[in-house]
Amino acid sequence: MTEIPDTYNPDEVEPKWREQWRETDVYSYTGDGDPDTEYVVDTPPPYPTGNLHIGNALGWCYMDFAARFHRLMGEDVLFPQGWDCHGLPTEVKVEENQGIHRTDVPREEFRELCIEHTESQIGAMRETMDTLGFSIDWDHEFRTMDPEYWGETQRSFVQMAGDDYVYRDEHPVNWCPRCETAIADAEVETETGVAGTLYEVTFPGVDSDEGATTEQRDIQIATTRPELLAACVSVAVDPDDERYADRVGDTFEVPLFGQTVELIADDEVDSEFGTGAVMICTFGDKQDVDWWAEYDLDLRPAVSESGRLTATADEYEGLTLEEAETAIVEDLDAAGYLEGTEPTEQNVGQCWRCETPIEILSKEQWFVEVRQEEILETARQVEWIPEHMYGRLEEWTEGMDWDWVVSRQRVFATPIPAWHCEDCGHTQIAEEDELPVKPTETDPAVGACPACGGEHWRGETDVMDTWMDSSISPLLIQGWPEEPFEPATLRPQGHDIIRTWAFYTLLRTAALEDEIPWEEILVNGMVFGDDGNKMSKSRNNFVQPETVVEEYSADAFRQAMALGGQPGTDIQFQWKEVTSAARFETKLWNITRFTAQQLDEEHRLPDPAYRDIDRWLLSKCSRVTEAVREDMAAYRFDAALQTLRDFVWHDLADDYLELVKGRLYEGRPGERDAAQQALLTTLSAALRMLSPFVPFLAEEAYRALPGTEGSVNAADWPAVEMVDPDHEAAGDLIADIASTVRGWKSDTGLALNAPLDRVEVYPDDHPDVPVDTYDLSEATNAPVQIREGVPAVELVPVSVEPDHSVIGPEFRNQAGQVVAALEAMDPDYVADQKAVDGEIAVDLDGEVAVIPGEAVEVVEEHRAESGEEVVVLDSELATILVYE
RNA sequence: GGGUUCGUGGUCUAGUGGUCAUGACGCGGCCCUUACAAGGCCGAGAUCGGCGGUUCGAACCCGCCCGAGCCCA
Repeated sequence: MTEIPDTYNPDEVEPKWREQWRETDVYSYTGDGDPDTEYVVDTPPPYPTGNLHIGNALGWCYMDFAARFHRLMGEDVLFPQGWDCHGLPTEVKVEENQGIHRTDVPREEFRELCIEHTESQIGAMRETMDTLGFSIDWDHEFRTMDPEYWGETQRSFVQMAGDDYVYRDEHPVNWCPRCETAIADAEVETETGVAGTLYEVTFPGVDSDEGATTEQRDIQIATTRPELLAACVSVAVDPDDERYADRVGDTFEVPLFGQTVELIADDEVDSEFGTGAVMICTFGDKQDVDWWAEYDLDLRPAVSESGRLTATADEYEGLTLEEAETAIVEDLDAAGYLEGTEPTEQNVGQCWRCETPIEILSKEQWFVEVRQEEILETARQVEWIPEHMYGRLEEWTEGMDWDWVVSRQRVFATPIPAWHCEDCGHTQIAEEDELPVKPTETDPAVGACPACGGEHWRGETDVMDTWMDSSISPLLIQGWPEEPFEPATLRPQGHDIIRTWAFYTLLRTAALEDEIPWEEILVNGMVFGDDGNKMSKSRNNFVQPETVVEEYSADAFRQAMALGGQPGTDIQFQWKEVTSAARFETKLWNITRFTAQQLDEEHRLPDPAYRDIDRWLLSKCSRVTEAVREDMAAYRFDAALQTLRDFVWHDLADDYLELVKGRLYEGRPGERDAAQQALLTTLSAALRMLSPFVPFLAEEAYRALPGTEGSVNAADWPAVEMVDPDHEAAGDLIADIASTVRGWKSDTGLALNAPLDRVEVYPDDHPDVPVDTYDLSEATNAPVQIREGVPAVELVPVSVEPDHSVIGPEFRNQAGQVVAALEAMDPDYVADQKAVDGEIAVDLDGEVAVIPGEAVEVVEEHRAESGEEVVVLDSELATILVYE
C-alpha cells in the first residue's frame, strides 16, 4: 500500500515541480545525435513587451506539446527561446521613461538605456513561460541585442551583400513621420473607411487655344490631399474619358505654387471618382510612384522626414500636413480655385507599430532584393500546417512590387556594417572578420579607401530592420555559421506574421544557405474571448494566462488550449474547457490514488495470468497509444487529448476499475497480480502520454505510482505490445454487460452491490474466445452465465433495418423504393422469410425484387413471458436476463 | 473589390459519401456503491446557415445565395 494525498492541489504541486525542473537538465538538448533523431523548434522570439498574452500562450502550448511528445519519442529536442529586442517601441518607452528624445544623449548611451529596459521586460515574460510549464531549454536563450547575435545579423548582411542581394539606392520608400524612419511594405497596415474630404480644385490652363473660354482651358481635379499641391507634377485622366478626350497634352498651372504640369492619360485613373482628373504628386501614394517612374516625371519633395512641408512649399514650409491642409484650402478658396468639397471615405496606409499615416519619401536607403521565385520555390518545399496558409504567403509574395528596404533611421537596432568615404563617396561594407562592429564608433579594417585612397570615413548611422535579426533565427539557434546548417524541424508562428517573419526567413535562408529554413511550419490561430469577440479590455472578455493558473491550474489552461480546436484554426477561449479540464485532473488523480493503494510491489509477476478484461484493457491501451502517437505527430493535439481523456475516464475508470475491484479486494494472489499489473501498465502509459498536456499532474502522479522510476519527462513513449482483437471483443462484451446491469440497478433503485440470483447472457455475436465471467460476477454480485442460442423469452421482431451499403450499390436508383417497401412490410413476415429462404421478396408495384438476407437486419426485442420472474435487458452487444 | 477559412443541440467542438451525427459545458431527474458528490447513472435538447445540383445514398462533393472571421487591395 502506498499512501498519497486525498486531493490534488495544483497550487502546491505546480510550483514544486517548476522549481525542481529548473534545477535538473530535463529539457536540455545534447546536439550530438544524428540529424534524423533531432527535433528542432525554431521558436518565435517575442518582442519583450513584458507581457505574454493568451495568443502567445496558445502558440507556446503547441510548441510545448510537440517538444514534450518528441522527447518521449526519444528524440533530441531543441526548444530554445529568443527575444526580438530591437525596435522602436522600446526606444519610445525609454524616451518616455527618461523624459528625453533619443537625440538628446549620445547614441551609445541611448542604446544602453534601451538594453536596461529590455532586460526587465524579459524577466516578466520568462516568469509566465515557466508558470505555464513550457519546457524551454534556457541554456539556448538568445537576445538579438547581444553582440553575439547582432554580430551574426551583420555577418548575414555582409554575406548577402557579397551575393548581390543587398544594394543601396535612392528610391521612394514608406516613411513613418512619427518614427522618422523608412519602413517596409510589410510594416504598412491599411486602415479602411477613414473619413476624409474630397476637394475639387481648378488648375488654370496655360497655353491652349487663344480663342478658348476660361471654362474650356481650365481643368478641375479632385484630391483628398490639397496639402500636396506643392508636390504636384502632373494631372492624369482615363484615356477613355470623353470629357478629356482632346485635352491630353494640355498644360496647367498649379494654383498657389505656380509650377506647370501636363495632362496625361492612363488606364489606372478611375473616371468615376471625383471629376475624373487626378493630380500626381511625389508622392501621395504608391500609384504616384508608379506614374512618376513610368512617365519620367519631376521629383518635387514637399514633405520632410518629420512630416512637415519643405521649402518646395514656399510660404507653407514648416507646417504640419494637417495645418497645411487647412491653410492651403483656405487660400485656394480665397483665390477662387476651390470649386467644392464633399465628404469621402479613403484607405490610409499606417505604420503598424504606431498607427501614424505613412508618407512616401524618396531617400537613399539599403535594400535587400526580393527574388520572388526563389522564395516561393523554397516555401513550396516546406510542409504548411494548415496547408492553405501557404496561399497567404504566395499571395503576399506575388504581390510584392518593391524590394525590402532594410535600413532604418533609428538607434536601437543592429548597425549596418558600412562606411562612406568622405572624399569620394565610396561605400565600404565590413569584412566578416571585423564583426560585430559599430561603424559609428570604429573605422573599417580596410584602412584607406580602396577607391580613392582617402582616409576619412563616415560610419553608417542607419540601422537594420529588426526582421533582419529575427529572420535568421533557424540558422542562429543551430550554431550558424560555425555549424553546418540543417533545416529546423518546426517553425511555429501566428498567421499575422506570415508576410513578415515567415516570408523574410524563407528569403534569408534561401539566400544564405540555399536551403529551406524548416521542414514544417505550424501556423496557429488567434484566441478570441469567451464571448466570441476579439479580446479587449473594453469588452471585458480579456483573459490573462496567469489568471487561469491562479483560479485553476497551468495544466487546466494547457488542456483548454489543446481542446479549443484543431491547430491552425482560431479558437475561442472557453472557461468551460478549463472547468472540464480541472475535473479531469481530479479524476486522474483519484485513479492514481486508487491504483497506488492497490499496488504492492512484492507480488509482481513476470508473466501474469491475465483475465479477459485485463487483456481487453491492455489491447485498448495499445491501440490508443498508436492513435495518439499519430495525432501528436500530425499536430492534432485536440484529437490526441480527447482520445486520452476518453480512454482514461471511460475505459480505464468506468469500465475496468469497476470490473476488477472485486478481484483487487478479495482475489487470490495470482488474480490480484494480473489486475495490478494491467492497471499499472495502463496508468503508467496514460500518464506518460498525457504528460505533454498536463506535465505537472503527470509528474506528480507518475512519481507517486509504485513501479515507475524517475521523472515522467525522462520516460519513453509507451510501447505498443498487446493488440488482441479476440480478447478485446470478449472484454467489450464484459464491459457492456457490467455497465448495463449497473445502469439497470441504478434505474430501479437497487444498490449497485445488491446481490442477484443469477444473470444469463445471450451475446448477439459470440466472441472467438470463451468469455471469462469471473470479474463480471464480482461486478454484478451474481453468478453470470454466457449462453448460446436464444433466450427462453419471447422474441418479437419490431422493425427491419436495411443495410444501405448493400442495397444501394445493388439496386442503384431503385434502392429508395426497395427500402421504403421493406420498412413498410410486417417485420414478423420479413423475419420469417429471412429465416426460411435466406432472402426476402419485396413487391415493388407488381415487380418483385429479391433481397439477400444479409442486407436486412431484423430488429427484435425480447419480452419476458408473462408470469416469469425475469428482467430482460437489451444491451448493445447482448440480451441479458436478470433473475432477482 | 480580390483571395481565403468557416457556418453542426442553448454555448463551444469532432466528424471529407453508407444504418439511430462526437464530445464538453450548461439544463432536468435519480443515487453518498469501501478511488472520486470537484463523483456516478439516466434524460431532454440538432430539419448539420439557405436554395439548387451530382449520387441509389450528402453534414461531407459541385454551384449559387446569406452570414462571420482573417489576408490583401
